[in-house]
Amino acid sequence: MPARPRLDPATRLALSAFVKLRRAVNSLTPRLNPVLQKDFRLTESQFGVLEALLHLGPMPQARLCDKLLVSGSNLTTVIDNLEDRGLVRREADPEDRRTWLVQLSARGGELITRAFPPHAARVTALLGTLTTQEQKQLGQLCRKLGLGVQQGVTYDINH
Amino acid sequence: MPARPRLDPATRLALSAFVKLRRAVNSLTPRLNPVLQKDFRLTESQFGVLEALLHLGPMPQARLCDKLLVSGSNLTTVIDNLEDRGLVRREADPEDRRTWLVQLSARGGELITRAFPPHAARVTALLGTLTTQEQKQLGQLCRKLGLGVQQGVTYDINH
DNA sequence: CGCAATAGATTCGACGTCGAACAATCTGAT
DNA sequence: ATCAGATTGTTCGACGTCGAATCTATTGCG
Repeated sequence: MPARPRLDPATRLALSAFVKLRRAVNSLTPRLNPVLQKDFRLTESQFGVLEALLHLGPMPQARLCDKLLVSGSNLTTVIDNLEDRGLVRREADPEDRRTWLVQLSARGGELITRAFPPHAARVTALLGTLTTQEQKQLGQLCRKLGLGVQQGVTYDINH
Repeated sequence: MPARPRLDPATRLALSAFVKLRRAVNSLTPRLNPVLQKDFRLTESQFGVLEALLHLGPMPQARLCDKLLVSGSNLTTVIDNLEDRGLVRREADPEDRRTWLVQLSARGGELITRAFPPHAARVTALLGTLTTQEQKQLGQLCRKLGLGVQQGVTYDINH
């Protein structure tokens, strides 16, 4: 006998939006990641790192963590795997000896330059479910949500 | 020298929305999952399974795959871990001997009943960044996107 | 200067996640 | 009734992901 918890409308609405957000992502990624894997042997995370390096240039891992919103230990292993495949290099940073400057190798640059356009086209096709106006709205809402979450809501929910 | 690929406006818009969608999720989860872990020793996936069982009753793993949009092999390991902790049971299905009916144990039911309300409250607090109207919009857009993606866009993007 | 606090990165262990290959069962067409 | 094909679940290997602990380097304070 399934339980039906009584929830106030605000909670019900927030939960509903949250679940749909997760489901949207969980619907999109299996359409994108296997292709990335088959065509370029890249995982989504590896693609994200290479793309950031392509578009923003070399940077220390800490900056990549900020960009990609993942933990440092995670990034270490992703970059290890990219380095093993020779797609990325860790160069010493003369400014700060704690840090590595992660940068694309020639092969890495070539690969991400080749992988990016078809991936972008796939994303565009999938987002095509929404109208231009809806995509704009979705972006705005997600941006507001992400920024709001990052910068605050620091009060303890357990009063 | 960072590369700046020339993208048509439609692609630019779709990519932007997609990136913001991912970032929103990546902003939310580190606010939620560690708490779930600390307070109840539950991962997000384990929580998802228990919640589905609580609200929908016992079901075979294939149905859980549909609900949670994850792969079968993944679900096997998540349920293995839940079963090891005695939170869930696999019962034989008299109707179909290929299948297990996954159901909450007494301990599992007690745990998820206890874990759900504070988690829902946290989600509500985080979503509070958006107004009621915005949460409704976000939910609608994500729903449309998720459904559209699942049911179609089957044409081959490579011409 | 000198030292405590901080920050960047790695290691380790646990779990999540997937796809491929496999075994068992069920289904449907003949 | 039979058998090819589909469905359910498991196993395996690879990678992603995190938090805690640890190491080194930097920063900031007295």
